[in-house]
Amino acid sequence: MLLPKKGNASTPIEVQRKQLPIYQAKAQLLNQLRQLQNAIIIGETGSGKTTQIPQYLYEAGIGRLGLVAITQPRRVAAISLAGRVAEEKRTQIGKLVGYTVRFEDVTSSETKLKFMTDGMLLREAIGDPLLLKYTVVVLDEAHERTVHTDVLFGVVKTAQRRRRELNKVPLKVIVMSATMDVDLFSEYFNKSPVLYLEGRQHPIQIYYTKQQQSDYLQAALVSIFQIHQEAPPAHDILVFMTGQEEIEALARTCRDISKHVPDGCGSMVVLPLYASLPPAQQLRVFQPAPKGCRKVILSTNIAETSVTISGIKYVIDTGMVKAKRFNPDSGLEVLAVQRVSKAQAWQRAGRAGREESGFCYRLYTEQEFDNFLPMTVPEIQRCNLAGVMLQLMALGIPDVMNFDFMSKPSPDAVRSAVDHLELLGAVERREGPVFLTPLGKKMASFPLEPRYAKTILLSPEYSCSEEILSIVSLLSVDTVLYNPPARRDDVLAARKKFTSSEGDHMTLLNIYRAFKKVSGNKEWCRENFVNSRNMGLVKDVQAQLRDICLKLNLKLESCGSDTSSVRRCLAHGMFLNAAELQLDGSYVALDTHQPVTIHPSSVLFQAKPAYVIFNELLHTSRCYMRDLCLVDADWLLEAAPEYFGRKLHLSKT
DNA sequence: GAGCACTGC
Repeated sequence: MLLPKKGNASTPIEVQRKQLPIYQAKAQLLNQLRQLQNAIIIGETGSGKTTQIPQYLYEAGIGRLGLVAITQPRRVAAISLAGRVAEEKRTQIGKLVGYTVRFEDVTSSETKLKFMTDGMLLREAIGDPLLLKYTVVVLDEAHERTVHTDVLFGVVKTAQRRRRELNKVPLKVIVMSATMDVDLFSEYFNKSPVLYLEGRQHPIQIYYTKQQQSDYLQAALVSIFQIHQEAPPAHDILVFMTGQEEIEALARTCRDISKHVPDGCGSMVVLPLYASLPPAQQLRVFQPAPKGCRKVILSTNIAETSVTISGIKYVIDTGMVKAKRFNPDSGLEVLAVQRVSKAQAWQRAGRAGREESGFCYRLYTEQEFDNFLPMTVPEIQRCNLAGVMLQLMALGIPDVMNFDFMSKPSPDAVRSAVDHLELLGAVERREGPVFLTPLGKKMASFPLEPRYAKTILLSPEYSCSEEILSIVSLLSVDTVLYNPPARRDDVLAARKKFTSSEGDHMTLLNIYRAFKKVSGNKEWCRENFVNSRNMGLVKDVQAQLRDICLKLNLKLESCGSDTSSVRRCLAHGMFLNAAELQLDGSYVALDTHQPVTIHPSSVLFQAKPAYVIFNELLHTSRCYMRDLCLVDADWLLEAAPEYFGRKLHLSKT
C-alpha cells in the first residue's frame, strides 16, 4: 500500500512530542506501568500512544533486560511507526528502534524497541513459546481482533504464567485498543486495570435517515449531490460502500450527473478506492482537488483503517460491508454483503473528524442502528481454523481443543479443523487428546495453509520440489493474471501459448517459467497480461519456502518436463479438494458430496475430466471450483485409501 | 460462461 507524503512540520520533534495529549499523563502512566504486569490502554485516535509509550518505557528503564515488542496488524503500520520513533529518538532505523515484517528484518543487536506484525511475533513464538527475548509485549490495535492478535492473547498469557512458574524474568503485557471491548480485554487478562487516554478527535455531527432505505446506492447518490449543492467546495466527501463493481458504477453515475448540476455549484472529481485498484490510481485520493472543485471518494472498508485521507469533512455510511463468513460443515467461505457493526459505524464516522469537526450521514434509521451488533464478530470465529490449530500445537499448547481464546470459536469449527489436520497426517488422536506428528511439526514451519505445506513435504517423493514450490507460491499470492475486461480477446490470445490441457496449476507454472526466462521483464509482463508486482511477490515467497525446505533437509530437484509427477504430488497433497465427474456431466466434491461446477476462468472449463483437484471453492451464483488440476483416480486412492475407499465411483468404462 | 471486502505468516 502506498502512503501519502507527509507535510513536513517545522515544529521541532521534542516540541511535537510534548504537544501530544498523552504527554500530560506521562508520569502517572509510567507509575502505573512500572507496577502492573498487565494493562489495558484505551486511547482515542491521535493520543500518541503507539509512538510514545514504547519510548516512555525505554526512557524510564522499564523492561531494559530485554526487548519491547509492539505488534501491528499491518506491515505498513509497523514499518512507518518504527521510522517515526527512530526519527524521534534521532537514531538510524535498525539500531535502537527497528522493525520485523515478512521478507524484511531491520533490527540489530542494539535494537530495544521492535515494531512488528502480529503474525511475525506469532511465528517467533513457535521457536520460543515463552518469548524470552522480550520483557514487554505491546499488542496494539487489539480492537481489530485479527486472527493473529487473538492467538497472541493466549500465547502471551501462557508465556506470562509459565515464566512466573519457572522464575524467569517477568513478561509485561500491554493491550492497546480503541474504545471497544474494554471489559472483555480486562476480564481475560486477570481483571487487568484499564487506563484511559484522551485523544484529539474532533466532534462529529451524526445524521440518520427518517425512513428505512430500500436502496442504499440510490440514497448515497442523493446524499452526495445534496451535500454537493450546499457545502463549500473545499469540503471533501468519503462514501463507504461494499465493493469494486458497485463503486465503479456509482462513480460513472456521479460523473454523468455532475455535468448537469446547476451553475455555481462547482464541479466534482469522483475517485474510486479499493485494494485491487492499481497503485497509481490509489494515490490520486491523496491529491488535493483543484480549487473550487470537490473531491468525492467512493471507498470500500479499506478507508476505515488502512488508508487515511486528510480533508474529509463528510462521511456517508451505507451501513453495508462485504465480509467473509465460514461454514464449518461445508468448509466453505462465503463473501456476503451484510450490515456493519456499531463499532464499525463509529470507525467510519470518525474518518470525518481528523483535522476539524465533521459530519456523518448514516443511510439508515437510528432504530436500525440500535439493532446493529455492538462489535464485528472477531475473525477467529469466521475462518477456517486448520492453520491456527496446527500453529497452536506447534507452540506446545497441551490441550488445543480447549485453548483459552478470548472469544471461543464454535466447537464445530475446532473439531472440523482438527479432523482436517488428522486426514492430512499432521495430528493423531490417542484416546482423546490430540498430538502433533513429526510431519505436522514440519508442516507448521511453513507460513502456508496446512494442505500446501503437506504438498511441499511430499514433493521430494515425486522428485518435483522445484515445481511444487513454484506452484504453491503462485497459489498463495493474489492472482498473477491481469484480466482487463476491455481487452478480453487480447488476453485470451496472449494466454493461449501457456495454456496446459492438464489444468490451471500447470498453466500457471508455464507462465512462471516464461517469466523467469525473461528475468521478470516488465514489457513482457505487459504484453502477456501478467501482474508484475504479484509475480515479484511469488519470487519472494518461493525464496522463503526454499529456505525452510533447506533447513528441513528436503531434497530440492526438478522433474523437468515430467508433468505427471507434479500432478501426482498435487493429488496426494490436495486430496481433500477432489471432485468427480458424474454420469449427467456435473461434478460433486468428494469431501462433502456437494455439487460443484468448474469456474469459467479455468482452462479446463470446456473439458470434462473424470477427476480433478481444485484450489478453492467459491460460492456465488453457484458453487465454483477454482484453479483445477487434472488427476487420476488411482492417485487419489493411493493418497488416502481408506478415505476414498468408500467415496470413489472409479467408473472406469 | 463469472466477477472477489480487507489483512497476514
